[in-house]
Amino acid sequence: MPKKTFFNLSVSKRELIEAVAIDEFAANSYRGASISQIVAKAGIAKGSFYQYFVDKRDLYNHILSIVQTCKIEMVKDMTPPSSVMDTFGYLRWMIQVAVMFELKHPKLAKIEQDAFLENPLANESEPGEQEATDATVRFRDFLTQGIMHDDIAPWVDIDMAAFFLASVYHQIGQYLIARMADKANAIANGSVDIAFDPLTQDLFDNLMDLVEAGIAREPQIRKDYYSK
Amino acid sequence: MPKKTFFNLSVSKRELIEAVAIDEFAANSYRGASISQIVAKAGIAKGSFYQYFVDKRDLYNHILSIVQTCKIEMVKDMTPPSSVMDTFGYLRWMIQVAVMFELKHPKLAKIEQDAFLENPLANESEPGEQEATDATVRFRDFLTQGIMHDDIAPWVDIDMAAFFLASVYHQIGQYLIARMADKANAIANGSVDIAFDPLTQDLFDNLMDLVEAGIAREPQIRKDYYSK
Amino acid sequence: MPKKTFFNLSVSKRELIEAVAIDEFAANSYRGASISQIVAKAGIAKGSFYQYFVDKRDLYNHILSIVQTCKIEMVKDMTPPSSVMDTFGYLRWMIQVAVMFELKHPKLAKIEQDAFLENPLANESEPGEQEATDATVRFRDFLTQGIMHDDIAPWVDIDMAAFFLASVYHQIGQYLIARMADKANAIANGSVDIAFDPLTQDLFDNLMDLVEAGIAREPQIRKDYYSK
Amino acid sequence: MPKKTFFNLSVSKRELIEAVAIDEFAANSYRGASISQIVAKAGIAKGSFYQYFVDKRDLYNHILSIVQTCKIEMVKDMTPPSSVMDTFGYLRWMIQVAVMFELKHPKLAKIEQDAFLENPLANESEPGEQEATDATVRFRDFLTQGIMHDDIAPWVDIDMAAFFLASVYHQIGQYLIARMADKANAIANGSVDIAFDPLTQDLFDNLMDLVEAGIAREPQIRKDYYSK
DNA sequence: CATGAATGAGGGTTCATTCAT
DNA sequence: AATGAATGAACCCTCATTCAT
Repeated sequence: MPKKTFFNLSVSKRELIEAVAIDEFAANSYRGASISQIVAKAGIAKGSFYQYFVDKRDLYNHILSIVQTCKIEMVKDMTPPSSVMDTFGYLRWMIQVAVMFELKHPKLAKIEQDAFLENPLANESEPGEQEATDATVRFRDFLTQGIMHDDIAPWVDIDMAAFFLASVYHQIGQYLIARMADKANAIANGSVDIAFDPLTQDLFDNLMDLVEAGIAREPQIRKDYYSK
Repeated sequence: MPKKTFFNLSVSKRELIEAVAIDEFAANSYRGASISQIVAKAGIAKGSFYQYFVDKRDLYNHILSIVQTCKIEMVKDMTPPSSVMDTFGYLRWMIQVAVMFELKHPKLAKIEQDAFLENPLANESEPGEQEATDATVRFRDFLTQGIMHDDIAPWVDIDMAAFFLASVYHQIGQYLIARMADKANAIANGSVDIAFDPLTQDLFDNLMDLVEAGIAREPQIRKDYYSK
Repeated sequence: MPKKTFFNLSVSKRELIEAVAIDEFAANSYRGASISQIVAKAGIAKGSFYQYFVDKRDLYNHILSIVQTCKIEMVKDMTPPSSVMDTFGYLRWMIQVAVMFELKHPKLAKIEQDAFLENPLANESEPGEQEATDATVRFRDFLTQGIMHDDIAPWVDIDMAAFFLASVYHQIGQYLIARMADKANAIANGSVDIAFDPLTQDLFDNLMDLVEAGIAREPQIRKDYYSK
Repeated sequence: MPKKTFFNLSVSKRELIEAVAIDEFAANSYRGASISQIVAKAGIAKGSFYQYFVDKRDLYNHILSIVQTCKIEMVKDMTPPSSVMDTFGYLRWMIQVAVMFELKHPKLAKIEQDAFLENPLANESEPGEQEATDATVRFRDFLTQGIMHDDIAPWVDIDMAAFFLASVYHQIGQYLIARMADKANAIANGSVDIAFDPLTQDLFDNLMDLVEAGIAREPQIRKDYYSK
């Protein structure tokens, strides 16, 4: 955790440092990121840096928490009109959030992904810290709920399925954006709403079908589901 | 591509260098790997290294090609008893190969995964080099074939599905091995055959069901599938 | 000399700062001691430090004077029952005090030793400051008195002998404590009186004999040897 | 131990580096010595340094071994005319060597003293390395021999006496040189032989008497001796 | 008088790469 | 073809000290 001196800084300075750090970590991952570069770009003295943070890892953890906070706030902003959401609606919405996050904050998304891949089996949040926000954990909860609501098959190995979903969740954003290339800017700046652009929704439908119903050909099932 | 001086080396020396490089890249990723460490462990002169490879990246690319070669050879060795395999049998077999690869060559698997994540959208093989062997490409072929054989729904977005499968394919090995912890050694050294261990196959079944039929509850479908 | 602002501080705060500084100097010597560590542990502001002391050396000198004061007070407390003490009784008592000091205030002893070794020929006390309290000076006085009392041979080079005694005096404490290992705690907390523990006194006797009578065997032997 | 690359260097370069390091360690002790200063003064690149030595401590140990080697060689050169030397003759000669060492190689002597004081109870030489050369060990041997030859009183606690002698031995050189100030240069460059300068020998006599016979007044003995 | 942010030189160490032999 | 010494920029981090508030 950054030292309190960091939080005593003026907001503008603090945010400058954070922005510079985000650039650096996004571009070079943890290992490749350079404190020297960061302080140079932020226009602060080397010594000052170490009065704000105990070390490089401390800054990194701070940035990671910003990533989570930012994502959570985005989730709040994206709360769907209908608060009653069925199981798969919720799943689609989560993926949608992931894509929006990647779209609006590509650097933060990159950092998050790096962190996930650093050790994908570990829970990112420290024990005792606020709500567990790690995706794998959330998916585990989601699956448990889904089984209780009879939306998800009881034979599903929850632990594995959660890992499976998390893997897709952490990677698919990048892909979808590449596919939506021309639309990406429009969506990111809000001039197009991701939830209502038909072509984008087509892509989503297709992905969700993969996840929901699998790729096996079961026409009757699919039809039922989509005609609901 | 390594200089020709490298290929003039005795096989044993060449393989030593490669083995050391594999250790290093697996343990520290590209960025963290150290040429100094590699030459020290391989017992060659610093100068010699730069007579074999143009630079660090050159060596890395070479190791990457070894990874692919090794995987392909493993695939050949694992040709299933029945050469006629249906679409999903093939898919299960690919995942099985991925797990075996992770099990038998964890370092190569780690390197492969790192490379995939470095830029998951790029084709790993250099243009002009041998056939594209990247997983995404293979999955694209697989899906195309599957649709032609009427095993896969024609509405599936092949490009996205290939990326989707590749993501799972690259990550799931690590997870499955963690789950199979106690069995891992036995399988790796051949005293247990991954294709016949019932508990392991259960895990696989569960995963394949996620991939094949999705997680939606459609009991009648599933029953049909399993009674096949 | 600390600035007067330091002496305006509350006693508790002043003593806290001193205690922290003693820890630091004892553990790391002058050079290795860190102002940053000291202010952190003392819970004072960096700036405040430089309002109390002109610089690091200033603090160090202050601590040194504390060491001397503390030792002098211990000397007073240890005044032996019989105020009439012969020359060698006095010497033994001084060594005893040195050991007790090492035992009861190991950190102060460490600091004192460091300072002595930094330049053993210099008089520790600043010119103009209170009485010279340095051990070498005290030994010089002791020797002068001893000669006057006819206890010490007049041919002794007082200056050199004082240096000789000071050397032993500054180092022997550590050694004796190592030898008395199991007794050390008991003596330090007062449950064993160093002046009455027979085994400890044996060690002392042996040392004092070295110092008093030398290591040569018996006078007549000496004669033979020297008359050769 | 320095890397072999160091020993492949030209003698002149190697000795330059050693000389510079000796200057630095003598002037600043281990902790205060700066690798940056050393490489700057030696005119080599920072990186080169770390190709010669594994780290700062490695260089320091190397310098320490030079100190010992140098001292041993000096001992050989100073072999006294009569190879048959009695116990106390040997002791006097050891002290004489220590003084000569301090005189001829004041920097090495400073380094040795620092090392001794860093932890005076430890044996400097690594187990398994060549002969134990540490002074305390040599004194222990000396005392054991002395007792066997009936020159030293059997009641002497050998362990403590060895520590006692080592303390004096390590400190007294500095003092004697300060006393001999005007003679020092003449002795160091050989124009005056330390073994035959009467005033210097007086000082030695006085010291040796302290050590040998103690400071106790034994008029008859001393009288005889001094009237020789 | 207290504060604590700011400083930048310096600490030891590792890096990928070059080049004369 | 092989060597391995040389390089110096870059790494993360700590230092004693200053100064505006």
